Amino acid sequence: MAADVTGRPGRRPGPTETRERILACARRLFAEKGYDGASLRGIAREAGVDPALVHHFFGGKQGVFVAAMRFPIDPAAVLEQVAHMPRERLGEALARVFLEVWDDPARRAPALALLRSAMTNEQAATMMRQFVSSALLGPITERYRIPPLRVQAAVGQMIGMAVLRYVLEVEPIASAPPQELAAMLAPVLQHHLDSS
Amino acid sequence: MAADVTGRPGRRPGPTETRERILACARRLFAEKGYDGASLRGIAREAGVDPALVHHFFGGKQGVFVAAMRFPIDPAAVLEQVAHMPRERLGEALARVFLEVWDDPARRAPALALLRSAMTNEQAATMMRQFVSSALLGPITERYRIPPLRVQAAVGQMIGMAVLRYVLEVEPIASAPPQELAAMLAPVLQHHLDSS
DNA sequence: AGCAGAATTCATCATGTGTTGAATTTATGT
DNA sequence: ACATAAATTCAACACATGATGAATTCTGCT
Repeated sequence: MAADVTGRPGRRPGPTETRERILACARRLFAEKGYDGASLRGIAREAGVDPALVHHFFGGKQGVFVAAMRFPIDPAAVLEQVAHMPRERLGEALARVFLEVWDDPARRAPALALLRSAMTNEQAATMMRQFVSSALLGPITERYRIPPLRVQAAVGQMIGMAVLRYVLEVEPIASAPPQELAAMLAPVLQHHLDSS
Repeated sequence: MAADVTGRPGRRPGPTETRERILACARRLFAEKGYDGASLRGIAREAGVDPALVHHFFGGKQGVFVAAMRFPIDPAAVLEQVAHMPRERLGEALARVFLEVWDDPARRAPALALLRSAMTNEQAATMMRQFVSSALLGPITERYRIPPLRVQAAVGQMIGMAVLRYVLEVEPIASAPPQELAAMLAPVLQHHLDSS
């Protein structure tokens, strides 16, 4: 992953993919250590680049974070799969989408980064609150007329599973096959969303 | 909360409660910012004390953390309330204990600190894994012969609720009355623990 | 009274952090 | 060919962190 062995300044020949490389490393480090734990310099080191370059491209650490976050989270596109579903299969659909996103490493990285960061960083927490509220709560709550508390209980079940499986990596849930988890998840989500 | 306005060194007259004061501040700060976010110096500042004192008492930052963690988590005593319950009321009992602990600020602090810290700090993660495994999974799994995966799904539901309610403080779940949450929680926990 | 030990502060070190401004090299548009 | 803009590194700053060793003041035991 390291690039310039040449220690001298100035632009490199050929087309430049450095920006993407930095973003990829940033996603990995933010996902591994959270916002506060990852450092600009660490990201630069991983990308084989001077820290000042990272700062120059994104205007600061926070800039790198937001740039790294808006990747494949498809805030609306994901919910599209859920939105036009008969209400009695909502649980099933949610469980499937949840596991689909979290089991794809590329889409898991930003999600993990946000989850980890939101626990200790106020700005990341605000981002996550907004995501929960406007990408999950909002649509479901108004399309299906389900009380917010119920929806949040369902969201909580998913978050907790993400914590155990992807953050703490506790066994056996960390290695369980996705279908098995979906089978456990679906009825519970459905139950939460059902009760009047 | 500040103590010595006298800036001069040496032992203070009278009996000393400084150690406890430091621990209290440590619990608060670890709960607010997590292990990596809280600093030795910040704790010392809050306690109105020199950073070196904290180091002297607990032998380092990690020492402060473990000392702050082993407070009122009663690893076994809490589960006592659950352990001798008929299996069909396990969900109810778990939900009650969960909300009881998390709604008492004194007992919530260490729990919150561990939850927040475990997301980015490997040692805290290990602590939390051990707590989940040996204080929740172990007892329930072998006393009631419930598959670990099921128990973890139930634990996940509780963790997720803690995240939404106490870390992110999303409304309306952050302000919902405990009984309402217990009423939503109990049947779901029971369901997880029921299915063969 | 005296003395070991505990409590407490001070000054300091090495390290890591985000940020900034200037310098240098290449690419691109005219 | 030339000029502007972009990419890239370097050097440095101001600051915070955890840790350490020495110095000072008090308590408690004998």
